[in-house]
Amino acid sequence: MGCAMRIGELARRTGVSERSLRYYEKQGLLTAERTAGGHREFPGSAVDRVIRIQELFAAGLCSAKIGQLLPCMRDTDGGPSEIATPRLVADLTTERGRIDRMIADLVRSRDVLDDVIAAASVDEGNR
Amino acid sequence: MGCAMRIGELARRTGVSERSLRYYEKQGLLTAERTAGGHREFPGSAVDRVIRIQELFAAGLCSAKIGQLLPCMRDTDGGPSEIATPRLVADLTTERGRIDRMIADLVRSRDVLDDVIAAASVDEGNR
DNA sequence: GTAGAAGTTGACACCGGTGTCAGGTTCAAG
DNA sequence: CTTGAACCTGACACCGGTGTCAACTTCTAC
Repeated sequence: MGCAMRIGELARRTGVSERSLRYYEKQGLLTAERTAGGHREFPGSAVDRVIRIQELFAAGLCSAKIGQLLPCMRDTDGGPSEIATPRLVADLTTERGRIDRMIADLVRSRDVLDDVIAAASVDEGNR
Repeated sequence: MGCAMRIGELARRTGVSERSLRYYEKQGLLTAERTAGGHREFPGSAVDRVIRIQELFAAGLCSAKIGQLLPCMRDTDGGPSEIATPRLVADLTTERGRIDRMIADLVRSRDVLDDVIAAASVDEGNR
C-alpha cells in the first residue's frame, strides 16, 4: 500500500482540497498520525476512504452520519468493521430511501435533458 | 385542468412552500397573472411545472439554467416548445454528464448502506 | 545554516434555495 | 362595514462543505 503520506500528496491523489481533508479530520472522518512537528501523516488507506467520504457527501449524508457509518463499513482496509446499532440502521434505512428517491428524480431529470437535446439535434438536421 | 389558482392552493397541491413559489416566479421560472389587487393567479399547468422545477433543482441545476431549459421542454401544457440554442445544448450536455456521474455515485453509496444494513441484520440473527 | 516548499491553525465569506418574521393590503363571507 | 383568512413585499438568517487569506512553523535539500 501507499504507506504514510502527508496532506499534499493525499490531496493530489484524491483530487480533494487540503482544506477539505483537514475538515474531514476535524469531523472525525479521517485519522492521522502527527510528526514530531505536528504535520499530519495519513495512512495509505486514507485514499480510498476519502473517495468514499466524497461519495457519501454527494449522496446528501451529513458528516455526522458519515462519521457513524464509516466504522461499520468493511472496505479495502481490513479494519475490524463494527456492527451498526439498531438506531443507526434505522437512520441509514431512511437515508437509503432518500437516495432511492433522489436517483429516481435524477433519472427523470436526465430524461428531460435528453428530450431537449434530442429535439435540438433533430432541428439541427432539419435546418 | 385546474384553472387558475392562488399561491396557497398551488403550495398545497405541490407541497412546495409559498416562499419558494414566489422565489420561482422572481427567477422567471413561473409566470403568474395578477388580480387587480396584486394577488398572483397561477394557471393550472403550474402544478406540473413546479414539480419539474423541484426535480431539476434536486438534480443540481441552478435556477438560471432551469430558466433557459423550461421553455424548451414539451410537457403537458402544450406550449409551443422552443428549440434549444447550440450554446444551451452544450450546457445541458455537460449537466447530463454530471447527472450521470451523480447517479453512479448514488448507486455506490446506496450499495454501501445496504452492506452495512445487511451486516447488522445478519448480526441481529446471530445474537 | 539557510532558503523555499510544504504544513499548521484560525477566521471570514460564499453559495443559493429556503425558513421566518414584520408590517401592510386584499379578498371574501357575514 | 367589518372581520379574519389569505396574500403582498422586503429583509435577515441559516445550512455546511468549501475557498481563501494571514501569520507562523516545520521540513528538506543544498
